[in-house]
Amino acid sequence: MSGSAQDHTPAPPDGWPPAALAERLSFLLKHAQARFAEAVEPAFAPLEIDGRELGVLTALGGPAGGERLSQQEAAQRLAIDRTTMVALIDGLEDKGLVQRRPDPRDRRRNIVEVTAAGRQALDRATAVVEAVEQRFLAPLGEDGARRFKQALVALLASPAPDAPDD
Amino acid sequence: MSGSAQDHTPAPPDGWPPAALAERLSFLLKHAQARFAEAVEPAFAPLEIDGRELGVLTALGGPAGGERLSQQEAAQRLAIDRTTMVALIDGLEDKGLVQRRPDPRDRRRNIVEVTAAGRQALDRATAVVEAVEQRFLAPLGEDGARRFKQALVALLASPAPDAPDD
DNA sequence: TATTGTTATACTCTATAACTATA
DNA sequence: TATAGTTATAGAGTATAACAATA
Repeated sequence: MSGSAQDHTPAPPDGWPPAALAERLSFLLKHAQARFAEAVEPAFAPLEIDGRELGVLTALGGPAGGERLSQQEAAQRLAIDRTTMVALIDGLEDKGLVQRRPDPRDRRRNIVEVTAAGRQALDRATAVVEAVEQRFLAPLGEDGARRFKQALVALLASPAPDAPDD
Repeated sequence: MSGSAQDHTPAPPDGWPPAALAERLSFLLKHAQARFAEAVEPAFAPLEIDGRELGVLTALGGPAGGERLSQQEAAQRLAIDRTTMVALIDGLEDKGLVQRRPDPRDRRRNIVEVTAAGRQALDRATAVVEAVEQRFLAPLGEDGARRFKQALVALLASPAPDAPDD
């Protein structure tokens, strides 16, 4: 995820956003993200993980949880670099939420297992973030919120313009 | 704006995003932003400004252009810190696209004027970015794209949960 | 005293390059 | 040779704190 402490962005004044900027997609996306991060932050404060760690646990544990991913596979799912994943796993392992286990079939790889505590943290944090999302998206109405998320998924699922589908 | 060179995010593989993550709003927003930044980057390469500078010029020039904003006022419209604005204006001024003029009525303030060259750059870059947006949002259809942007505006316009409306 | 612009500085996030060990 | 994980490093972006000029 990306609910980091550095998504600061000074609080916008009243009568905001100005019309000209409200047309610019990058502006809208940037500040939607910043606003959501602000909403998430206090809700996550009592939890043992932050938004990015929730993302990693979600990628690893998923709803099924029956998969055993390597660090690199998890990184690919999150679309982050494998070097970034190292520190993320370090943090989660220090908290006892995941455990690295060398893959017996290919000892270069680390299988990352979500521990029982990790699964608990994942479930708790997921419930929290879902509540925050619901509150955040409330202005769109129930249908609007659903369509909004679907639109985002559609944008991500559609192939990048430079790499058609090779 | 935020189409920066640091929005790297490794290219996602096929069959992406995975279902569990496709539910997470922060994940969706982060990657929508990253994808859009990727789409903008090559289109902006031949221009003299980048996405953030377009944001500043847009805030300053607006569609009307009849306003004379101080650095701080522009920063507030963009919801960035006034110290961040300093370097942004420095860059634009070096390129001759804006000009700082002390406000005769309050000599602490700098009125930032968009020059003729700045207006030209603004117009050109706006046309480019609008084309990129249209292509990026194409998967949603024309109506879907419009509703999507409206939803984003609605989310930004609605008051932050901690600061109801004081 | 408070505010605007400024500078110096620090912090977060993330990637690139190089190294180790396995394959 | 190529790949997974690791480490060190660098860069972008942005904020906080302190200072000067002005109000």
